[in-house]
Amino acid sequence: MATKKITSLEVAKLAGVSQSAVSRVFTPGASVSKKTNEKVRKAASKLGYRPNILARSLITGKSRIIGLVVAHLDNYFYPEALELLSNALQKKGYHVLVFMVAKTAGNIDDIVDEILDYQVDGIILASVSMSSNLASRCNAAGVPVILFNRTQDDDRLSVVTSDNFLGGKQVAQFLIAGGHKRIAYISGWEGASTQRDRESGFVDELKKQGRSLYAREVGNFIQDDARQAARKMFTNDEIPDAVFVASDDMAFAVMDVIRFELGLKIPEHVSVVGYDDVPIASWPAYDLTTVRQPANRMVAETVSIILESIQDQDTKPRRIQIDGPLIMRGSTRISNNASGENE
Amino acid sequence: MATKKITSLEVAKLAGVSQSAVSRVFTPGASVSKKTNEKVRKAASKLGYRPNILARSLITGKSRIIGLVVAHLDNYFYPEALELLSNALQKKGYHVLVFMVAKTAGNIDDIVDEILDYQVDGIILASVSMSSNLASRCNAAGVPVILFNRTQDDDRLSVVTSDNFLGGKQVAQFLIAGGHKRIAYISGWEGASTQRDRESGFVDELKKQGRSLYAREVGNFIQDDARQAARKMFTNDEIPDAVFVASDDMAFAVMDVIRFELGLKIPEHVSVVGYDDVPIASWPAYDLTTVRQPANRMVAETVSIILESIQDQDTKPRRIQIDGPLIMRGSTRISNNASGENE
DNA sequence: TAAGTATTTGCATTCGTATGCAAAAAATAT
DNA sequence: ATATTTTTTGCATACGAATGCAAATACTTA
Repeated sequence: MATKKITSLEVAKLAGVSQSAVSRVFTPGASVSKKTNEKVRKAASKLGYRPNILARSLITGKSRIIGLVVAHLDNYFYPEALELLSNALQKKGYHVLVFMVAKTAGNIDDIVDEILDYQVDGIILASVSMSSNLASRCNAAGVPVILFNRTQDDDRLSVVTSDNFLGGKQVAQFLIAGGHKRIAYISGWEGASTQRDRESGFVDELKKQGRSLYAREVGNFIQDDARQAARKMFTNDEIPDAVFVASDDMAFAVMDVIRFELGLKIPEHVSVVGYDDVPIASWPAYDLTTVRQPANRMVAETVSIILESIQDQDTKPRRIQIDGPLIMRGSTRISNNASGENE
Repeated sequence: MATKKITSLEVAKLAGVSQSAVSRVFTPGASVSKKTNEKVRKAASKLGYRPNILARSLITGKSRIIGLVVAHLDNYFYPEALELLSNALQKKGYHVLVFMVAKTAGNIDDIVDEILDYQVDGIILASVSMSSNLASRCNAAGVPVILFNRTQDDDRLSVVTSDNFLGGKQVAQFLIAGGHKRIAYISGWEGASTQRDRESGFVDELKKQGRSLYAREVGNFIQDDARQAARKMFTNDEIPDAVFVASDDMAFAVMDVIRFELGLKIPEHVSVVGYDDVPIASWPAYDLTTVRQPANRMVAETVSIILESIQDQDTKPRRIQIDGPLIMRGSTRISNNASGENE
């Protein structure tokens, strides 16, 4: 009710100085004598004064707000990334304004327009892409845009991903080395660059070794779809003896179907490999072999790129690919004389 | 580079009207003729003009930003809540500014100060509490504060929780009815009101039925701690035949220890109950009996309270308790002639 | 001590938009 | 047609803080 706002002017009066003096005290690097600094600080803390970031940004043109667009908060990779991102940016004096979009990802453009209304200093699109028209709008507005875990061919955008192609390739090599004969794939949403890269890395390597996909279904990065895909894939006569699932999140659903609906054993009857290495993957109930996406390193790169772009408007967009190791766990067999094999 | 900003003044010029006219066109409910409305809209879209929210909020005192403080993004209940919250607020034209805090939750006060700097219209504290001193600061600043999934005795704060006491009670009744004799509890962080309420509801009901806790360990809402607790609890001579774990997240860790480290069967040797009903609880690998915290209803209440408080400064803080059902699944046995029982 | 240099300070203006007020225009009544 | 009411419009100012500039003060140096 008693909505009192303390402004720099009131602090100035109490401290017996000008408003500019107060402003300078709270502006790092400004010229203030030790004495006024003390007077002002004392007055400020007495009144409980804190500079109004919004008013400040009107002048400086910097809001210290980063817009973040996220779609898949149900895939644990993203909450983790969000936490890391927010923490890292917080340390640098920035904060994250969140925008959720539907998974099926309609008009990101409208959302980004909303983001721009807040005069954000930068935009991070997690697993989402934007129209090239909008990209140039952001560019014109001097707002750097970073794609996180998604690629797009636009040289005004920075991109941070893991090396999805290499990841897929590693999985193929590993499964072949493990003696698997009927190797299958459950894809993510086919509009996603990450999905495409993982698959082509995987399939390319199979081909290179004279193999081809034994089966393929679409999971769309959605658990329900992945379950459906698994049911279809594993109810034929001769089921695959290995399946690479495009995300851990889907892989868990697939494993549950394989074990609890179909009564098959992992890895005896079928090996399962995921992608992401979210924490759950290491839980003994799943113990999932998977390709690690190093969220911490990806976030670190993202933050450093965005801060750099903010500081120096003329920084060129960068494209970073971080490679993650294949983490071998118990959901895959490694020799070819496994009990489930009978040829 | 070409950081051009289109302001209302430029639109005004192009449309041949005053700046005020432009402002009115973009202010719902302001007085504008049909003709000027058209002229302005055309000019605006031609230039790609959009009002600067920050400048606007300097005048109106409303930023359309809600500050959200979160601690436990690793417990899936919170990402889920965040997603729901952000979506609901987005629909109402608000957006969420995220602030992460350490789990051990030191000075929330400093964080809230930072939040206030952004002139947020409201603050949501998820599973976190604030000093009463700061509560009055927010109150004085006219910023409503809502505790989400945490209680605190301060009548300037609104509170939305599930009925944790009732939840604990239900679990006790259910376990007793299931014929369990040695009932144990693994607690959350003891500083949390949710933890305290769950435990007292549980223990009270045990007492009421002439029972008492057979064993108790502290898990702090942290998986590692919960694992430790489980190891301790289940390596004595006579282990509990049922354990209530204060959160699903911890319960999964406990189940993994019980099954994969100690080689015991759930529910044959021991029944496990969790709290939250996060999606993973329903995955067949865990199939966890648990008390549902209805995130959607909790969020809906939170949003409606916060919007109301923003609209009418004199709204009194509210305290909402939403009760959730016990969801019975396969991690608990229900009759007392189970195979693991031998007395 | 005086002259010169470096530092600190206040004044006035600016950022982009909203809004009270009074003038202008349009609509209605007489 | 004129008088009266209603609606629309522009002017001017305000929001809270940052900053270029010139004046004032403090500090060096000879």
